[in-house]
Amino acid sequence: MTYTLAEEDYLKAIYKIAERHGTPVSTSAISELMQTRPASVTDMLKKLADKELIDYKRYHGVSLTRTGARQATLLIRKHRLWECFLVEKLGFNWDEVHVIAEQLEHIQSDTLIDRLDDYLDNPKFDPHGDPIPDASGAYRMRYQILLSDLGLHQRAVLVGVREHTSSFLQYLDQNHLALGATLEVVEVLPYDGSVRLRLSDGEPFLISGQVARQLFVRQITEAT
Amino acid sequence: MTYTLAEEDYLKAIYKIAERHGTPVSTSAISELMQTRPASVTDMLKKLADKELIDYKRYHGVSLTRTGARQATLLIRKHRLWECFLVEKLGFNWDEVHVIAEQLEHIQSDTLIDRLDDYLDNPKFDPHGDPIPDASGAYRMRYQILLSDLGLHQRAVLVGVREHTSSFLQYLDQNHLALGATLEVVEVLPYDGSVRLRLSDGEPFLISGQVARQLFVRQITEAT
DNA sequence: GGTAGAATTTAGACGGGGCTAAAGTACAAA
DNA sequence: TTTGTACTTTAGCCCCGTCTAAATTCTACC
Ligand SMILES: [Mn+2]
Ligand SMILES: [Mn+2]
Ligand SMILES: [Mn+2]
Ligand SMILES: [Mn+2]
Repeated sequence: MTYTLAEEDYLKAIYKIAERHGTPVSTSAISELMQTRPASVTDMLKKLADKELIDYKRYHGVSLTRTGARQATLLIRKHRLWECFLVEKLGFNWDEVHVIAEQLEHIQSDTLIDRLDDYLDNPKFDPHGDPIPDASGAYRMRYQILLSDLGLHQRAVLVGVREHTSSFLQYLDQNHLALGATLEVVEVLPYDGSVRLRLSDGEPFLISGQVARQLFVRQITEAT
Repeated sequence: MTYTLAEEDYLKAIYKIAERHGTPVSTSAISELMQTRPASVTDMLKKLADKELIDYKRYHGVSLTRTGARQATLLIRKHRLWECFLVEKLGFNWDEVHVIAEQLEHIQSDTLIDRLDDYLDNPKFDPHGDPIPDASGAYRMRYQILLSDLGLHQRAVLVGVREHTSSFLQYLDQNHLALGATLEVVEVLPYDGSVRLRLSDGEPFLISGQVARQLFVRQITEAT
């Protein structure tokens, strides 16, 4: 029941694609996310199918089996817990932790991850606002809508990001857009979906529709 | 300047053998420590020599180059810092940490290890009493002699272990032999080198010569 | 100085994970 | 219903790190 680093990363990739775009997951989608050639993906899919971690029909994409999905969520659990550790304990910025956690997630030790979880006080969300599965693989989705779907004058709290690239996160930092920040939609430009925002006690500023579609928020229902 | 997991482990093995038995280091010694076949060692030695990490003459063993030694000490630094983290922060016992650190030591990130070092308050010794090299690879040897070389009625502090196996460390735990413990030699049995010890406010008990030769102590010079 | 036995290296193989080039399949559009 | 094109798989190759079996070299002892 122990898998190689490559197998784990493929399972995680399939999981993430399925989560976002549904099932079945195509060879080319995996290829793009993993930065490998489609032929390499096909090779790996055969191996994962042999181990019954995925259901695979030639030319028709794949989906994770129960075992495969469980393995993927455990890897995600480890990834996100390590990210918490790096930010909370070692003082890393949220744009620096992904690449390191990409390595740390493969450390094999159940005890280690459980103790890390306790050490961090069993966090429910990682530094990017993503939910952390518990030891059984279960997690609850965060309530969220896209910032781009907010109406004029609505207020909301930033709870997550869709993009995880360093450059995007650094852009958010520069605009003081941190998780937990309260914001209000001051203006919506219909042509390109740009949105003018105001943070608590700050000057309004503009973000592109492109950016607005990468931000998850929880709407604040006004106390009547 | 980035090396594979296998290369790193070989460099570390060569370093450790050289430290204990001097140079040159034989293929069979590496083979035994690494739990691989001699033929595999020879293969790797060629690769390491090509990368100028070792000096290698066929049939005559190897020694580390300056670069190779530096790489080895950096790996040891990482290994020992992670061991500190596991014991100090996550509450692992000293007999559980080696196998996990064996994986963690290969995580590639200079920033990570420097921050970990700071987070742990720049420890100078790991949970087994072994010195931790600084970021430049330098460390100072602990002052030590073998417990088996102590004379009758001499007092000393336990500062290190030569064996790092779980079973040995657990044996020490059972006899309350922890690092920092003060002990006195109550009796030496010349036939097999067994030693009767007394810990501070404890009953005397016997350890074999075999065990006595695995323990490093710092002698206490009586205040006159 | 010659030689047996131990240590070491070479030869050839394999599984894991990647690649390119070529061939096969699916599907939408004509 | 046929066909063009995009997607996917196959075929064949490579590098890494390991192995076994066979050949080579060293060395200690006669
Ligand atoms: Mn990974
Ligand atoms: Mn994250
Ligand atoms: Mn290791
Ligand atoms: Mn140690």
